[in-house]
Amino acid sequence: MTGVSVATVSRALRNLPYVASATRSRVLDAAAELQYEAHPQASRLASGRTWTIGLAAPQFGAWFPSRALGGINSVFAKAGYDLLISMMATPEDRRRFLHEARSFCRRVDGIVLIDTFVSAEGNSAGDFFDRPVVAVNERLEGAASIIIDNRVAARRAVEHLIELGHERIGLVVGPQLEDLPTPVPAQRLLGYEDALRAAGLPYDPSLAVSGDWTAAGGAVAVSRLLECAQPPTAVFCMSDQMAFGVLWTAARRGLNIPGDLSVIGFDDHDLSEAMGLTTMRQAVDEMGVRAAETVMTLIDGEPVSNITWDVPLMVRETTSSVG
Amino acid sequence: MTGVSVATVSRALRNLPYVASATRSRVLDAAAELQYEAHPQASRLASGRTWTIGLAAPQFGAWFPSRALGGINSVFAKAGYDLLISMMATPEDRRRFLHEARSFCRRVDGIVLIDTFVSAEGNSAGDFFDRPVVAVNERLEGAASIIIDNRVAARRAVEHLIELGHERIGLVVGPQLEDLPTPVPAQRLLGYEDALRAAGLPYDPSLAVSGDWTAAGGAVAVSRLLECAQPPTAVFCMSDQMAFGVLWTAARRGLNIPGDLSVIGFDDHDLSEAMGLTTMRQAVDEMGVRAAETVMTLIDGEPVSNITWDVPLMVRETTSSVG
DNA sequence: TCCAATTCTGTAAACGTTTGCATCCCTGGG
DNA sequence: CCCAGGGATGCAAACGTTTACAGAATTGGA
Repeated sequence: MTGVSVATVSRALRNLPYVASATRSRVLDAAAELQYEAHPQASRLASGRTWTIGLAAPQFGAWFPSRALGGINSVFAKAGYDLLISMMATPEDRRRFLHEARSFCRRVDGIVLIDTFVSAEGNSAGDFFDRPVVAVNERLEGAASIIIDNRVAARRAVEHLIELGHERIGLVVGPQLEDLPTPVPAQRLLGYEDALRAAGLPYDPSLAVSGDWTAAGGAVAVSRLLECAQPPTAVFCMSDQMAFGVLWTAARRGLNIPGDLSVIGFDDHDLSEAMGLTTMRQAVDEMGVRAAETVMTLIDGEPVSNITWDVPLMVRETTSSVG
Repeated sequence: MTGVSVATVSRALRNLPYVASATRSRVLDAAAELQYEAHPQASRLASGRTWTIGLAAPQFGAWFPSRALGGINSVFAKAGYDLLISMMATPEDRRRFLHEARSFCRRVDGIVLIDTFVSAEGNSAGDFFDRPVVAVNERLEGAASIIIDNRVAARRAVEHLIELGHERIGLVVGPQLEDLPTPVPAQRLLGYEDALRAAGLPYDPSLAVSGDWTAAGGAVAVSRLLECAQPPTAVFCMSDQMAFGVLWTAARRGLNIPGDLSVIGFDDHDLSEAMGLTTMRQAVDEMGVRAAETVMTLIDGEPVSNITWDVPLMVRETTSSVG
């Protein structure tokens, strides 16, 4: 002990005002020597701040959330926040999470939601959480939302194919997942239809097949499409994963990509650049960084605000003009 | 209040003995009605248990740790533990983590390390942590290790190719990463050499090229290999990601897979089944589950024990007999 | 009926900070 | 020389549990 009271130590260590600089450096030196650090549990109890952010997502194995986690973590690590993970792998997990949301709130200062379509279960973030909330990939009342415009982005993808002269354009659909009421597939479907309509092309339902959000599903889907009476000359896949299945299966069937079939995806998955896949880029890590920064501003009392992220077209080697 | 003291409430809520069953149910009912739950910070301070497990990995965007996270989380969620994430994306993050390890320990009851090659920096887990530690993918003194035998598994992969009659077998190497002293690539290289030696085949260094652990690197690597004077008839890739680059590039160059080139990977990545990739399967989620269970037994005072996980060969469609 | 053993319950002291308030000291202006 | 004002410090009361210990109630056996 430097002969000074605990109150002064506490103030010195946290850079609070009203402590003489001589005293402060004496305390700091002693702390360094003793390797002293405030006991986190005790300081949390006394101050009410947990210095922890809760992060919830359906699964961190998937590309989007695991990628976002990187950006989010980098921000919080710097800011001194701990990161508390909650994963809702099954519909039951999801119910449990929403049911215990209030208890979850007690151990965090703020919450980042990724791909958890809470808005389907309640009207606003306040129905579940009494902490600042940032929702990624979802528009949620009472929370700051960080989203992309799926409809516009999908339209842009299909327009790219149309600009290349394609007129029969297949669609590999990611289905509505069980118990996860995301509007994403519906939005992207609308964008596909928008593009066709604007170009005066007919909408042929037989050209839209499910790819199950997986590469395996994409493989099945492209087989179905190629067996059509009039097969498409180009395909828009609602995710890059499905596009990989499409690419690989088409190549194995002897098709030349993009000569015989143009393929465009959606995501800009880690592998997409290596595969030369033309795709719509979701800058997930940047969205994660922004989400993290936003939740910190909310904690500081700023009002909520929404951000729509841009989704640029990445033209690579799997699309070319028809014929 | 049910007219009973806080001590009794505490005991009733935690199912401790010495509380009359009538009292207990009265307390439980009241708690349910008031939606009462113990304040986590306070109970942590008083009991010294944090009910939190720390999970550290170089990056959760990569396939292995993000996958493992799923298994780990499922166990801890059930057991009532929170999951605290620490990510070491850069060498500097890594240094910081090890430097602040003691402070990290104070907020957790136990630690799971994934792919963090701590053993390169110290002799035992105790040099850094004063909590139970489970190390995945690393043998670490003082910690329970959950590993695979990389050398044996790599050997098995190459033997598969040899059994199919291949004699010129390329190797796509994952390099030593900067500042991450993993012995994995060296081990897998030894396994490759073991298999050749056992079969009496020569080791040709020009058949081993770096693939940078990425699909793009795999693409480059296979190009190099195919430009050899005597190109290989089969390739062993140290990771599936690199194998994807190999597959795609070979296919685009007009090679028939596996007719002209057999490819075997290592991991059993999510996409591998869809791509039909023959590979060595790392059952990552099961390893994660086991890691989580193990750290809980360590917390309960069981002694440390090591586990070596089996790596089965998954024969699919990218390997076939030569000629 | 009484006592010991046992089960239950309450009291109060931790746990290690943060923070409102009181006190003290110093400085500078009148 | 005195006093006001503010910077610097200390005191002590939270924060909301857990848990050792003591005392009360109950039980069973002699």
